[in-house]
This record gives sequence, structure tokens and C-alpha cells, in this order.
Amino acid sequence: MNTSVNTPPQALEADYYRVNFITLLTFVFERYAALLTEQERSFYHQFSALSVNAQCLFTRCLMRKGNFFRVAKFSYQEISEPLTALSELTATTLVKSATVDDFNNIITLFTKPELVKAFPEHSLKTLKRAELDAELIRVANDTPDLMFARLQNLANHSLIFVCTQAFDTFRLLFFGNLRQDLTEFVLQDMGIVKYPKFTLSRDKLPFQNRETIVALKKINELSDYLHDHKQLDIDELEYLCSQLPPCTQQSSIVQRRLGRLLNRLGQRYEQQKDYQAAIALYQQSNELPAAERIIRCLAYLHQWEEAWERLQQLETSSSISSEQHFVRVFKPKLAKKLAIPFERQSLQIKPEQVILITPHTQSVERNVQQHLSALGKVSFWSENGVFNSLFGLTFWSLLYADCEGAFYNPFQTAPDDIYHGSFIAKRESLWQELFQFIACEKRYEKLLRENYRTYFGLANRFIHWSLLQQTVADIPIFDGVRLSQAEQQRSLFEWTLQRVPIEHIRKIVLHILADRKDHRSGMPDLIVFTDQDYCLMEVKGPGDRLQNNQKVWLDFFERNEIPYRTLRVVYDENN
DNA sequence: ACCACTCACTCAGTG
DNA sequence: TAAAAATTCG
DNA sequence: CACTGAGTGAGTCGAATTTTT
Ligand SMILES: [Mn+2]
Ligand SMILES: [Mn+2]
Repeated sequence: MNTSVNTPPQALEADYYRVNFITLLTFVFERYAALLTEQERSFYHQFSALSVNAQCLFTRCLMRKGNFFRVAKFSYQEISEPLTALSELTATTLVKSATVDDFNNIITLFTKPELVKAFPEHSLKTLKRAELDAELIRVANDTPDLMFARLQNLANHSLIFVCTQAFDTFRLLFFGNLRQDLTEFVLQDMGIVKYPKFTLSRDKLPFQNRETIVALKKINELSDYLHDHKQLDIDELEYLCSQLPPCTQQSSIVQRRLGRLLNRLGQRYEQQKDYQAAIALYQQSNELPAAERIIRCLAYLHQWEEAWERLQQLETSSSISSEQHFVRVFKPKLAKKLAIPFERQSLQIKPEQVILITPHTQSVERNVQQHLSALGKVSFWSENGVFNSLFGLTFWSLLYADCEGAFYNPFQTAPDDIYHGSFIAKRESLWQELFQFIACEKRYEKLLRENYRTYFGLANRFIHWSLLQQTVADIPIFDGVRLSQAEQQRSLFEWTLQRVPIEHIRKIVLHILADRKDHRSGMPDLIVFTDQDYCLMEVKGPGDRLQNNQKVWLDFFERNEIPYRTLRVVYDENN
């Protein structure tokens, strides 16, 4: 795969991460001092008062995974005396020496051989690591202090606990989320990720009150918990729900993330067959597919009238493709239960084409690509990548418009309001201008090429540069195809512009624009190029079926005369 | 039911 | 959002 | 004594994860 999206690494200062950390802290403190707790302000001030050495050590801890560390094991060139720096840290409230209560967490800081040697009186040698941990925890019930002391000794009394709560708040305020961390800085410093120029909003800050911060941190905590615990019974779910932040008149970001969390909790209740509880959660959610799930739950509960009522309401109120599709599918089922007459309005989608090919170890999609190449057809496995990329290239000027509430930190890959209903309205004049501009096919094609060249490699949520840049030479399958030199080196981007009518591209990206969230996925697996034509091809292996969002896209292709087909692969067992 | 492997080496037991 | 080095287990 | 099989310990490997820049 081509890697020319990147540039060679730059040299960094020895304490680059400390500098970045201070940048982050200062950024937040300057803007949000009023929203911080006393503890968080003290976090900032205590850190600022540390020696450079101690600042480095503390930052190193925060960059690592977990809350517990064994500083004696750290070996950093730029930290001259880690244990001295550590004593400086333990004198503050930033870091606490580990206590016997932390025993369970501490043992992971030692390797298996170390533990075996440290506790020769217990035969640990033959145990697997997980069993070893469990066994140690078990025997530590009898003599916890002694065993903890032995580990703390072994580690030169450098076992510490670092509470990340305060830093989490700073991260949240800086990034607007808790997914991103200090690595964003270094990736940018090294030139591995480059961002387009955009101006940060300064007047209106995204966080206006403490409640928003508390709510988001709690939502994040519960989400993580759900992620790590796949099996939860109803009591546990109830306990989680009792911790949910109130959803009264919250900021839009809380609304969205709380909605997603409510949906996940609702799904767990559905798995436990507690549909009443699930409905109660979905009703508080404004995120897809809450409305659909409520109706499905009502159906599970045999509350047909209520379900019918809500379905009809959804049919008239929602213009979202996936919800309309749900109505189309579910309405006949409910109507039948209620003995209401209805006319079925099914989608007009071309039937599957069946193909028999010899099985390989590769994926079905690659198999089909190989098959196509034998027929002299060039194809790329692009899924949503190509058209989302063309979306980004088309609407680049909207995405990076200088607009209040769009960009809050230097590491965003899309404006913050990209999924808001008001996204276009807020950029109305630019939008009108651009719409006029791309009305002309020549101009539009030129714009796409220009933006591709000008912005190539800049981080953007919709644009997958490395995919656009791919050539058949990057895909091992095409060794047998006879292609001209030019075709061999032609990028997917070029193939697309040369084969796909600009009118088709425009229709598709406008459709994505109409609902950036709902229409970003479900596009076919392959884009196939023939002499003059192209075709979008969804591949289905044995047992695979068209998903709803795929059907919606195929329906769109049908109505807009965009060439597509669904290929059903049957493996030839004789080979 | 168990689970990295190889390699060189020791050592007790056997004929 | 990349790539390589280091660590760890088995 | 020659041979065997069990056990040991060191070193290494691959895969997965974590850390670094
Ligand atoms: Mn697919
Ligand atoms: Mn498929």
C-alpha cells in the first residue's frame, strides 16, 4: 500500500510530551477556569509548580495505560532521577503511594517470573498468568500486608496510584471527547497527521456549565462499562440506569451521547426480554434507531394498537431514510395483526445475480475481484470510501467554512456541527454559491480535481486518501490482467472521474449531504470499471443478505439510474 | 485434558 | 490518524 | 557401562499488546 500520504518524521525535543501537556492544560485553564472544581484547579497549579523532571515523570504516567505504575521500571533518558522526581510527586496530591488495598492492581506490574520468585512458598510456576493472578489474590486474603510489602520492596517503593479524573476533565474540555489523548500532538508534530487550516471558535465555548462536564464523564464511564461487560443481568442494568445523568434541556452533545448510551442500554434490556424497561429508555433517546426499537418492543409485547399508532406517527413525521424503510417493512406486519387492509409498497431492486466460483482462502469480495479481473475488468473494493471521499472533496468549502461552533480544537477531522440539522442553514450563502457552481459538470469536475490535488493527505473524516490513491498495482489480484501502463498507474480517483458520469457523482454526494449520518454507509462493496462504463457491485457470500442500509442505497441507485447489481456467490465445491 | 518451542544437560534407574 | 521498538506470555 | 526417560533451565520464537516517537 502506498504511504506517500505521509512525510518523514521530524526531530522532537526530548520533553516534547511535557510541552504538549502544558499546551493542553493551559488551553483549558485559560478558557474554562470557571467551570473547574477546586481539585482540578489544584491539579493545574500543583503540576505547574513541579520541577521539569517531575513534570516529565507525571506526564509519562498519564500517557500510559492504567492508574498504577512501577516507577523503578521506568527508564527515560530525559528523566535523570526518576525516584527523586517521584518523591517530589508523592509530596503532592497528584500521586499517591500504593497501599495494601491496591494489591490486586499492583500484581499486574510484575512479570510472571518475578512473581514466581517473590512468592516461592506458593507453587505458581505451572499456572498461566490469569490463574497466577487469581491465585495470588486468593492467598493474599490471609497475609495481605506481608505480600504487599514484599512487592513494594521489590519495586524500590516506587509503586504508585495516579488518579486520572482531573486530567480526564482537561482532556474532555480540550478535545470535546475522551477518545483523544496526547498522542494527537505528537502525530501532528511528526507530520504523520496534517490538518487543514481552520479557525477555532473563541466566542462561544462548547462547554457552558459544569453539569455538561459531569454528564459527559458519567456517560463515558457507563459506556466503557457496557463495553467491557457483555453479560449483564437486569439488576446490574438497573443499577447502571440509576446513574444516568438527567436528560433535561441538555446541550446537544449530551443529548447525542446520552441518546446513544440509552439505546445501548435499551438493547441490553431487550436481550433480557424486558421490553417495558427498554421502551422507557428508548423514549428518552433522540438517536436512531430509538423510535424503531420502541415500535418493535411494543410488538414483542403484543401491544399492536399502540405500535400501529406510533408507526403511523413515524411515517408522517420522519424523513430519515432508515426510518422510512423500517416503516415500509414493518407496516404490513402490523397491519396483518390488526386486520387492517394495506397496499404493500416494496422496493424496486434488481434481483441477485448468481455466480459460481472456485473457493479461495481470501474474502468473498477479493474472490469476485479476481473473477472479474479474469474477464478483464478492473475493480476496487471501496465500500463507502469512494463516495464519502467525493463528498468531502465536493463540500470541502462547507466543511471548513469559518463558522461559529464548527471547530473547538486543532485536532478535529470535521466541524463539530456536521451532524446537526442546521449544518447547511448555518452556511447558507456558501451552500448556495457552491450549489450553483457544481451545477456545471465541467466546473464541478475541475473542482474535484483541484481539491484532490490541493488538499491531498490532510486529515478529513470523510476522505480516505490512501483509498483514492490506490492503483491496480496495489492490489495483488490483478497480476493476470492485461492493462496499459497508464491504466496500471491510474488511481481509483482517476478511474472514477473517467468512468462515472459527473451527474451520478453529484446525485450521490448530494444524497449524502442530505443526511450525513444516515447516508454515510451501506454503499456497495466494489466499484467495477469496464471499457466505458462502471458498475457498483454488492457481493454476497453464502448466508449473507442485503442489509437495510444497503437496500436503501440500491433503491436510490434504481431511482437515479445509477448502474448497480447484487452478486450472489456460490462456491464450486468440486474444486 | 492439555497447550510455545528447542536444545543441552543432569540424574536416577535399568539391564 | 503511522510505524517501529519494546515488552510480555506461552 | 550403555542406555533410557524424566526433569531442569536457558535461550529463542511468534503473536499480541503496549509504548514510543
Ligand atoms: Mn461489505
Ligand atoms: Mn457484501
